[in-house]
This record gives sequence, C-alpha cells and structure tokens, in this order.
Amino acid sequence: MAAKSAPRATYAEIAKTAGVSEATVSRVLNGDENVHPERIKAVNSAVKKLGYKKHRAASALASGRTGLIAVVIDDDLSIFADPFWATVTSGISRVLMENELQTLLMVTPLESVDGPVAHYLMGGEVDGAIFFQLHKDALIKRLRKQNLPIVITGTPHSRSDFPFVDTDSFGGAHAATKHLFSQGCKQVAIITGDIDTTAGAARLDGYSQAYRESGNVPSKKLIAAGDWSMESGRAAMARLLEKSDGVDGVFASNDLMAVGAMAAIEEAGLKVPDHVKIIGFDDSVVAQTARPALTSVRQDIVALGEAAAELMIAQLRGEEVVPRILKSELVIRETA
Amino acid sequence: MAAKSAPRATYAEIAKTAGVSEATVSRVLNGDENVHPERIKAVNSAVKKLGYKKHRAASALASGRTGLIAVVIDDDLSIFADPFWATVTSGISRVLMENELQTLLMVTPLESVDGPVAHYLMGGEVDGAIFFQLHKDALIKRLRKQNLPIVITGTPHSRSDFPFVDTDSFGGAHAATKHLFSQGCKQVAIITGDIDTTAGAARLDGYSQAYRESGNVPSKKLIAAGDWSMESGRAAMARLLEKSDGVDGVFASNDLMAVGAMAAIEEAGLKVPDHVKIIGFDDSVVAQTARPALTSVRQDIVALGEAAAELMIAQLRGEEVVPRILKSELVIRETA
DNA sequence: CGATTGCGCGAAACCGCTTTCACGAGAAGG
DNA sequence: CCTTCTCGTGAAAGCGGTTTCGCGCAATCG
Repeated sequence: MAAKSAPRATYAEIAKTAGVSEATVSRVLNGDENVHPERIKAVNSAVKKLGYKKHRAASALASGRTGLIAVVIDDDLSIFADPFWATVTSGISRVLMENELQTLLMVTPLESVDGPVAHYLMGGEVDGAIFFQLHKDALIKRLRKQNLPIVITGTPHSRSDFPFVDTDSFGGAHAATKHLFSQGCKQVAIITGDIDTTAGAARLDGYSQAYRESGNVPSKKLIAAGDWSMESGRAAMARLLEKSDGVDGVFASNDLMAVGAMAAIEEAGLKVPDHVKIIGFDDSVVAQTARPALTSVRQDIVALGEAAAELMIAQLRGEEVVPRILKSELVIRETA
Repeated sequence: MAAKSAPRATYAEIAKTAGVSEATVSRVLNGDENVHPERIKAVNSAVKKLGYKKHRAASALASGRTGLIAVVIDDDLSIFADPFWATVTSGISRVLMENELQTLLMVTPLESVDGPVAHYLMGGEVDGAIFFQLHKDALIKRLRKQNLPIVITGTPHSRSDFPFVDTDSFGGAHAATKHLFSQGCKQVAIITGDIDTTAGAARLDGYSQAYRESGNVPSKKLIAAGDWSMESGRAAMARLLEKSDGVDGVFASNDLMAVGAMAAIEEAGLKVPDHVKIIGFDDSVVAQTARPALTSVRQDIVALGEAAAELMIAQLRGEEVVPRILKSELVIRETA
C-alpha cells in the first residue's frame, strides 16, 4: 500500500558521519551563515555520501513552511476549451520547481469565503497561492489579511495593491487597431469580450484610444459585444455587417471570436482579408490553424506564468513586489 | 512572510473538550471502528465546535501518508499547443479532491531513472503518481518496485501490468474509417500519427481493420505518415494527392493533422467534403473552429482524468485494479 | 588584566498527529 | 467460579526536522 522504500537517511546519521550535532546539520542545510567552513564541508559531504533528501513533512511540521504553492483555478473558467491556463501553469510550475517549491493544483469552484478551498488555503497548508483571473476579491482580501502571499494572474478589479501579473491588453489592442488603420482600413470595428472583465475592458480601451488617434471617434455601431466564445464572435460580426455599412477592419478581443467572425464574413459572401481585415488576440492554436491564418496579438503565456511564480517567490523572501505587465506583440499572418 | 493565521486547534484541545484522550480523537478522525458511539459523537461535536482542521504535515510525518498525488507531465509533450492534458488534469484534480487528496503538478522533462523527479517520487513525498503518456517505462518499473502506486494516462508500450487508462483509439479509428466508407468513399487514406506511440499504432490498426472489413486491403499508397503536427498533416496530404489517384476520404489520426490536410486539399484546388471527405481525432477546439467544421472522434477527456484518479484511489485502498479503456464517439460535422 | 561582547556550537524542547502497548472490565468458555 | 478473550481506552513513544537557550572560548574594551 504505502511505499516501502529504502530507509531514509536522517539528520542523526548525517550528524554522526559528519561529527557534528543535528542542530548544525540543520543550520548548514538551511544556509545559516554562522557555521565554521570546515563543518559546512563535512556536513555537505556527508549529505552527498548518504544521498540525503530532506523529509518535507517533518520539515513542514517543525518550521511551518510547507514548500507548497497552490495554483487555484476557477472551475467556471472555460478551462476545457482554452489551453491558456495550462500554459501559464507550466510556466509557474517550472519556476517554482527551480526554487524548491511544489505546485499544488486546485481546480475548483471558488464559492465563498467560507468554502473548503478557502479554509484549506487559510489553514496553513500552503505557503502561498496563485489565482487565475477571478471575479470576486473577497476571498483574496481575506487571505491577505491572514498574511498569505498571493499572486493574481490577470488584472484584478479593485485597484487594491494585490500583486498581479498580466499581459498588456491595452497595448495589444491599441497596436492591433493601429495596424488595421495602417493597412488602409477606414471603418474599424471591435468585437469585445466580456467587458465586465478587466481584460475585456482594457482591450476596448486600447481600441478606442487607437481609433481616436486616427483622428476620428469610433461610432457606437462599430462596437459589438461578444463573450469570448466563437459563437458570440460570429453573431457579433453578423450584426456589424448588417448595421453598419462598410466595415473593412475588425479587431476581435480573442482568437475564438475572430474565427467566429471570419465564418460570419464568409457566410455574408465576403472575403478575408480582401473585403474585411481581421485581427485576433492570444495567438492561440486556433489562430494558426485558421484559414486564412489569423493575424493576432501574442501574449507570452509561459512568461506570464514565470512572472507569477517570481512574484510569489519575491513575497516569500519578504521583498516588496510590484505588479508586472508583460508586453504583447502583433503576429502578422494573412488576415491583416 | 509565513502566514500567521489564527491559532490552530489541536488534538489536545479536542481531547479536553470532548473529555477523551488524544488517541481516541485520532481513532475517531481516522475512522477506527472500535470506539464507543458516545465518544465518537463527543469528538465530532468538539471538532465542529472548534472548527478543527487536521494539520497535514503533522499527519504526514506521523503516518507516512502525505495525501499528495503527483501528476507528472513530460515537458517534451506538446503541452503548449494541446489543451488535452489540461483537461485530463482537471478531471483528475476534481476526483482527488473529493477524496481528500491533493494534486501535485510536476511539469518536467523526465530524464532518467536518476533524475530529481525520480528521486522526489521515490522519496516518499507523495502517495502515488499519475503519468502522462510517457515513452520509457524504466522509471515506472522502478517506482512500482518501490511499491509506489502508479497510473498511466495513455497506453504503455510494454504489455506489463501497469494500471492505465486510455481512450479506445482502435475503436475510434475503426468507426471513423467505416463512416467514410458508408459515405460512399472508395479510396480511404490515413494520415498516421507517430506510430511509435501506442495511440498512433492503434489508430492505424483500427483503420486497417475497417478497411479490410470493407472487402479490400489498403494499399501502401494510402498510408501517409505524420507526426501529429498540423504541418505534417499538410505534407502528408500533399503526398497522398500526388501519389495515389482518387483519394476521396481521409482519416487523420488527430485534429491538427486533419486541419493541415484540409489546407493541402484546398491548395490542390479541391473541396472538402465534395471531393475529399475527412475525419479527425480528438474533437478539440480546432475541430470546432475549422471551416468546414471537422468531423472528429471525440474522447471524453475529463472522464479520462477521472478514471485515472479513480484507479489511483483504488490502489491506495489496496484494491485490485484493471486498466480502463474509455469509449470514443464519432462527432459528425461537415467534413464527412 | 579583569570584564564585556560575540561567535560557533550542542542539548533539548517542540511541532501535531499516529500507533504501539498494556491495562481494566465485561463477555465467553471450561 | 476461575480463566481466557475481546473490546475500548489512555499513556507514551515516536515521526524527522527546527529553533531556542545557554555555554565555552576568543576577541575586544576599559
């Protein structure tokens, strides 16, 4: 049943073979400065010789540090269609592992401040928690009050001082829109994501700003609401084609909606990019498999995860942390 | 730095308020049968009253059971393009959580039997490990010898008795091929995945079998090798169109290659599904966003994860486990 | 030159839960 | 009626690290 592995080496043995006390072994293994170099060497070679590996549970019990960082993913998120979080997570995991920390994955509906997850996190079972794009910050606030290090992936709503990492949605949308104008588009529309999300709102802002810089103000008719899904993109595009005359450029707030929009354009008997140019956001697989291949704003998703992990580690070290906004980049393919 | 949360309740307090010894508290909390019902009730109400939560580390140290299950994902896998593993993992995580187990995520190259991951797993840091489609079973064998419960997601090469879960690749490929024939195709080709993988081989087998059942033997010309990537699908299809005359049906071993093939068909001036019908495998987002929408073999990926977790739990309980093969289902869309 | 300071180190308490062991009491057996 | 089991229970010994405390010794101070 339980693993009956080779007998573990313990401090006792190391202490004996190195000729020091267990306390000293602990000091060496935890990087305490005040130990005589000789002994440090002795301990280290004993450790190597015995193939010693620290017992996490014992260490956690004694020190109160578990070496575990929770990655909390809201079950409601469209996890099942979007490789996004997987990619972020892999970035997080890599960096944590390099720092001797383990990634505890929690895929769960984030109900209330009193749910089991909340208790788990507050119960000192983990040293910190990284959240994915969540909506209510009540839980987060509570956790911070408990002094639990937190990092949020995505921009939180409240301008509170949560440490967070995010891609520059505004800048990406701005660049995409500007590119459409530079390609000769006159009537550039936007299909928004859920604008209750900060990402959705920021992308709309970036679009608006770029539009204004072009010397005009975007008419209401050019703004169509989507909800990140392909189907909503198709519907939004259909509305745009119907209501406003001469839309010749579209910035879709994500790739899925962009692909939906392309379908709608085609259904209307028009051609991409000849009649309508289009740009997505995310540069996901979908952008690459679309035909024509979709021009899109790329976020460096792995880097996002790495940044999140780094922010966490900084907090663990007691350093001051500031939110990190990662640059996005326009990947030009065939649709614009 | 470390969370300084509300003072934890401990066995000592529970024992006192329930008027029993700590040993009895432990017995109750671990479901030992031989305790007087009265005391069980007393302990339980004390637990509730004090809002007690067991301290994992302490429990792990004393019992040797960590309550952690590792999910090990080979870094080499095309994690970054494929939502597959994320979905499986979410299924695993949910089931484990329901059983009071936590998911420890390890995204890492699975080098050798001596790598850090191997040591970690063998060091008793986790109660079990779930692997994703891995190539060398040396590590697995070693771990099993150490008595570490293992589950493999995907079919392992060696016909050894590893507990594994997988989708019925053979059946799916068989059904897809049969469907193509039933749609009137005469020359049905296959674009294989990497046939060094068991999934790749099984899909080819399913295709061959269905072909034979149609009364013919598939000519070598109808078998084109791919490597799961979109580009390899495009290239394979181009070869098929060139070498063999009159291919009018294609089973691609995954969606990505199917989409690549569709591009090649279009480039050759032919139409899907009018000239060539095509079916993919996975029913991923890509299948849904493709135009025309791709007919594909769906695997219930979440269920796959859940099955993996269940197999793990069964092993932890000391029950006998048998591999589990999940049914696949043909999702008919526009391409066949 | 005696008194203070600081550094390196070991002894031992402790973290919170699990488990073995032994014991008392009532049930079953002779 | 005395012995042998069984059952429910508490005392106590760990599990394997971490950390506090205080001690000797050498360096520094007055």
